[in-house]
Amino acid sequence: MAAVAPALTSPRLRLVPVPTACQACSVKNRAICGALSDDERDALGRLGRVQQLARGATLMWEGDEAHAVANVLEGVLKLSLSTADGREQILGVAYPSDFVGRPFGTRVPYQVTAVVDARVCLFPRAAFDRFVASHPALEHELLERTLIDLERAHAQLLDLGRKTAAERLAGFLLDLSLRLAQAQCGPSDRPAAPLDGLELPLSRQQIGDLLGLAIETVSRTLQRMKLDGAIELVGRRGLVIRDRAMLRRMAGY
Amino acid sequence: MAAVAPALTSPRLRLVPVPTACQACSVKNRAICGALSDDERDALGRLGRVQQLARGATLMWEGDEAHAVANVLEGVLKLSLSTADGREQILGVAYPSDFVGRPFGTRVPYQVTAVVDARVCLFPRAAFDRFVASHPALEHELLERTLIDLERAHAQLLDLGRKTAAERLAGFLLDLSLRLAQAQCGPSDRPAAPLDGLELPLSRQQIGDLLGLAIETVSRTLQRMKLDGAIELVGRRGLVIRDRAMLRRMAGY
DNA sequence: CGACTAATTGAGTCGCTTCAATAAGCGTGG
DNA sequence: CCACGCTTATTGAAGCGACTCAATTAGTCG
Repeated sequence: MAAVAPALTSPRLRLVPVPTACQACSVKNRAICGALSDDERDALGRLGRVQQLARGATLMWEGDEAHAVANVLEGVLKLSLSTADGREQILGVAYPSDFVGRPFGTRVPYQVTAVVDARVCLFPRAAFDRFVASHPALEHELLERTLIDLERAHAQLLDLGRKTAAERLAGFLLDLSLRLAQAQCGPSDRPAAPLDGLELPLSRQQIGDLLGLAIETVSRTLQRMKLDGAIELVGRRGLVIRDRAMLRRMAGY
Repeated sequence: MAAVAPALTSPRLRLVPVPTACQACSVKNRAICGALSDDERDALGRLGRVQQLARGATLMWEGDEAHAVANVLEGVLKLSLSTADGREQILGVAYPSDFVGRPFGTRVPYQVTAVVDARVCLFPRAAFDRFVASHPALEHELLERTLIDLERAHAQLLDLGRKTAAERLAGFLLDLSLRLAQAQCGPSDRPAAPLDGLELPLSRQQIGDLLGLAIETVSRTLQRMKLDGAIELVGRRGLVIRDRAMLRRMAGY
């Protein structure tokens, strides 16, 4: 049920110098920075540092003092909460250009862990909070994003509370193909069509932790979908959506 | 599983004239208005109207155009989402001083329904959005509240994804006693001690819809807690917490 | 190629749901 | 004020979806 805990101290957590310039940043238009002028964005950038995260490294722990917030530059992170006895629930998954952390709060509300090698742009929270206070456009952007995160959490509540394993998994795959397509479209702003061939960023165990299922249930349900002709499985991480309409039906849309 | 649908059109949805003055408002310090000066608050107040909601009346429907947002003045509302075939999940419960609705969005993301007779202070969304844009303190307050809502949603995700019926119910009761005490403390700002004797604002069915359980499971689990001496049940809506420590243990803290 | 990890598959169990019936609350009208 | 009737809650029995435990198989990386 709980994922195997990664090393108790973050493994291979490397610090990298400040970016030479935000101008070259691959997510400058899609991250919160997009709400700022070039000058403002560079000023914000001077507060931050780029940090490399190896797969499995934890960026922040639930309950820790909230020293930092971050933009995801590259890779995929999971946000999670656990019970005292180690059952884990993944709250959401952060892709490049997503913002993670808790501004204006003293405690980190969830654990943030890299599920594949990743790079983030890390800001000390105190300085970030001050910067936000003097830049209303940035605060507005944060609000918009938090509202969207809240809507995502709400959709997931419906999934976990009221949907079957097959419905949750079908919905997850459809959403994933959409999110991956968006993340892949490079520094530009235009959206992309949903992808059919995907590389799953999550292991079966992690998919289970996200959807509130046991790993065996995830595996069996995927096999079922494969037999039904809805998907194709390629190795551990590969997946092809063969019949999107069938998946939508399975998801209950 | 799904609650019996209330009348399709909101029953007895009465409109009441603008409040003579926000000064007399029972939640003026605890609602978002608390972030404003008296003058600003009155200006915001002139945009709104007070509206009475009978138990069961729906204030907004999921997917509707987002015409309005609101402060809860009195009573209790539920926010909910449903599957196409009628399974319902309650996303959260709004008490006096809580803010509901989706600013800066064209679609309402959830259904809002009064679970007991209620009064709300209703704002046209367009005017509200404009007002927020010119009052950074209010936007900051909205962000703070949205972040807290998100943390609540996250805690509920852990509940629904990974906890047993007894754990969810114990956690719900502890949280409820806290929230009711806060709501009860009147117009002042000071918090209150958690209450032991509660009047449940939700029916068994609604508790089930909130915790992702069948009504029978809610009933059986409450009876179990009563046998264990953790609680006492008084009629349909009355409940006394007899052993808070036991409840906390049951909740898995 | 071999060793380790992740995923699949099978069998059995359990917690919660479903279906069905009874009981308790509670508002209403006689 | 109490009896009636409707709604809501409780209780029981049976079923099932997902979980747990236990092998086995398939990927992946050195």
